[in-house]
Amino acid sequence: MAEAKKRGPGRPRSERADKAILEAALELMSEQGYSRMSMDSVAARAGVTKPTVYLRYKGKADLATAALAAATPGELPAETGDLHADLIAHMRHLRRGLERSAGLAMVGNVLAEERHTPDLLDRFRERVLGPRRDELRAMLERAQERGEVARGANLDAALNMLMGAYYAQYLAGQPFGTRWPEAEVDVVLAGLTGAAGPTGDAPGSLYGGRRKRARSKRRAT
Amino acid sequence: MAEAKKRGPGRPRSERADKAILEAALELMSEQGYSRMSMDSVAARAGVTKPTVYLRYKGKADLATAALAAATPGELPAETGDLHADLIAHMRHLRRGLERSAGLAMVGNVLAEERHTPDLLDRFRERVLGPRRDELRAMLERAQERGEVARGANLDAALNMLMGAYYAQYLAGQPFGTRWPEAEVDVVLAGLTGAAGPTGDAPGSLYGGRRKRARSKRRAT
Amino acid sequence: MAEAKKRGPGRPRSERADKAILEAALELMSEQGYSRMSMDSVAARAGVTKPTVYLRYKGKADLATAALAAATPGELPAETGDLHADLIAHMRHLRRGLERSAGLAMVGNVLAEERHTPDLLDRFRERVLGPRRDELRAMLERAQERGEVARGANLDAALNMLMGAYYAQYLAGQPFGTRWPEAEVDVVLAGLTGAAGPTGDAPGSLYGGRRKRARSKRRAT
Amino acid sequence: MAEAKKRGPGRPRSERADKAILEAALELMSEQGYSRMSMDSVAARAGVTKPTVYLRYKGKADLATAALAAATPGELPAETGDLHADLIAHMRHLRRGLERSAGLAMVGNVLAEERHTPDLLDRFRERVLGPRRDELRAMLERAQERGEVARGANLDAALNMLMGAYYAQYLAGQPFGTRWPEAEVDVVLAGLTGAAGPTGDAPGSLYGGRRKRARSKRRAT
DNA sequence: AATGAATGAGGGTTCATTCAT
DNA sequence: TATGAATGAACCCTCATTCAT
Repeated sequence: MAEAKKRGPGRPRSERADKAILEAALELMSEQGYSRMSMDSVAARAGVTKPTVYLRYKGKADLATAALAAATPGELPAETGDLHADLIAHMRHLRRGLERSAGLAMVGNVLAEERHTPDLLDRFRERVLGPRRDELRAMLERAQERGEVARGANLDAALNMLMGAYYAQYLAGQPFGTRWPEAEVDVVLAGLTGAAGPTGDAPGSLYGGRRKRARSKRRAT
Repeated sequence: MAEAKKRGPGRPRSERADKAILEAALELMSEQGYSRMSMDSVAARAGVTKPTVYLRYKGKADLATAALAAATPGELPAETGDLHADLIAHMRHLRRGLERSAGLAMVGNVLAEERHTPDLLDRFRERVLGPRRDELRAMLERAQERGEVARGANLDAALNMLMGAYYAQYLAGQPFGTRWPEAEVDVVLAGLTGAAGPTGDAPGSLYGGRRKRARSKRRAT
Repeated sequence: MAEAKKRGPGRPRSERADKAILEAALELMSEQGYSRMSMDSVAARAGVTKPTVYLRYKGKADLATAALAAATPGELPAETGDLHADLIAHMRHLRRGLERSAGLAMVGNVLAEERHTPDLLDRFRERVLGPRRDELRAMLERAQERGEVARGANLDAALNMLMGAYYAQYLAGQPFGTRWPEAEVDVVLAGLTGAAGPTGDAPGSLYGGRRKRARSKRRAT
Repeated sequence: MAEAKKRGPGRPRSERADKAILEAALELMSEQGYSRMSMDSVAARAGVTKPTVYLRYKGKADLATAALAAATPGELPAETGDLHADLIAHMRHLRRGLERSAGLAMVGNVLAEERHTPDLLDRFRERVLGPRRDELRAMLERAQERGEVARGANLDAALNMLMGAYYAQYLAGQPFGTRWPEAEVDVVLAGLTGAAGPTGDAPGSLYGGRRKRARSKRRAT
């Protein structure tokens, strides 16, 4: 079976255009928002004409969802087996992912268009949010099997918190410190009533690293 | 009749119109999104004409900003002094507030417009998100003074989680069960590694009285 | 009751624009056809902008039907009471009317658009064809009362012929001679089997004037 | 196998495609109108691609013209030698022909395009209207030779009426009764002033046998 | 000869904004 | 102050046509 690179008849579709269109759409949607991402501007930025876009996508909504679906996630950080460290690494990864593609702008767009173009949100869930959530969940389940997470713990609730913390912090309009992930992970792991937080953090400090717990488990796997 | 309001010469602006315009704008923005909220539709719904709107606001962005700034918060639930119960009540309150005004649609709009009309997000923070966050923070601080929350606990991290959990759950596309707030509050208070879920109240636990956890096994899509 | 020329508040609608738009639409529709009558071209020819057109008409079909409805018929020729002469005068009138407004082009347009924009044909019937037909019918009925038309005669059939003859001749691609109406009217009045036609007309001649009949009735009224 | 058709070098054109293209064009033109008959839709319905169409025709107008030229007429009814019966049969035949191909839509199209694509009307005359007219004329001439039609009668005027009656009735928006052709033929043969309707056959009448006239009292709209 | 991709040029419609009354 | 009319600028989409394979 020679991999003969089957090619149908007719002029082949330009792969450069394929890629350029999706990239242009993604960029414009995050830079300008869905409603300002005009088909004209996408075509222009991609260096093609409008019909070339319409040949590939049935309309604006179709293009936008395809662009969302094509957003490629970064590499997942390797898991060490220490839940605390792994969660922090994962939080950083999430944040990088969001920032790389003007993340909250995109979240905003899919939410803003929910009534008018529900596909956008559906696709975003399917291709962007869902996978992240699944990765995180798998990590928590593995930790649960290792005993680092209580058997009866509500993983979904924890997932919401881990993923939602970024949104909330961003919406609050406050800057993310470098140790921000630690602070969030600490709360999820230990709660507010359990082990006390780090000593000496000024009130209002957003990230207080304290790591008594979980640290001791580091080499578990 | 202490009609003390100073009045310049000429016909005074109709206060009914003032209010109607802001309400119409707020409704339309949450129903249709910022970009689909046309000045025409605002004027029509408010029962005035477009120049009447432009007389009051410099443009669409200005109107939208003003509408957000005029958003009135709902009534806060009375505090009982039991942190667990109060947090749950507050979460329900947050959720109601968001749902009342097609909440995440509005969050989506201000985020989607962030680059183009940053004022929108600013006002939304100021008038909608900030107050909520402050209320919640005050509640936590009072609990901290009562000893229900560890002294060094990172309240901001906890705030992010409480508020972010809603966003994350919504974005995951999953329904909110009736006991959803309990599940989230449990994790924030006790953490994943501490007392395992609702049955494992720490000694001296300050909040008792809720038992059945919604032990959801749904996966994120 | 002083005719006070009531004028509502606000800027009055430009009557020049009203008229110019309808004229432009009518001209373009007969010159270029409905499908080539672009809203752009109508606005341009009328010397206004497109929204000015849309302020008055909901869309292209609406504009076109309004233009048809506004087509003003010429003055009807005075009736003499001699059916033969009156019919001929009326046929000339019909023909002038059609030619003045590029008539068959318009007929063509409403027929061509029948499936897509049935309103066009409806309006055309209502405002253009119907009135003509009614006038002609009334004339025949009066002649019937005078005894110039047989009691049991099928007037509708005759109407079809009188009005249809023009279409058929036009579609045949043959020129209309000056005495064309006479030829048609003669057939309708006398039929092919009745009184013989004029003597000496070359075969293929389109209009042979023969006037034996009806002539004698000329001063009847 | 007398495949005598000379063939140049290279791949011969598909004859199936030839036919399919013309049929598709004709169908679409009568269904949708000339302006809505897109080359895309023709190609799609014919099961070929657009360049395959352009290989055969220089453009849309050329294709439409060719399609009209290829229109095949239906079978003529056999002539009985009785003019009245034959005319009625012919009228029914005309009507069927027009209805089979959404006839007046096509008439409308060629008229609407007359200025822009005069060839359309030319071809339509040549291939569709002309032959019908010729058939009808020949029939009248034969009747004239048999003495059923007056010698000096203006046959062209009669032709216009017979063919035009259909257009006029259609444009009036009234339904065609089953005995509609009889009514029209009666008038053409006997006129309005001669024998009054079907009961008044002139002495020596050559056509007997139809009695009940549709004595329609409907008014034109 | 046929295919599928690409193009340039509108077409209808709507919007935010300003003008004239 | 408020009105209704008018504007310029897009925006989404489609079409007739040509290119590259």
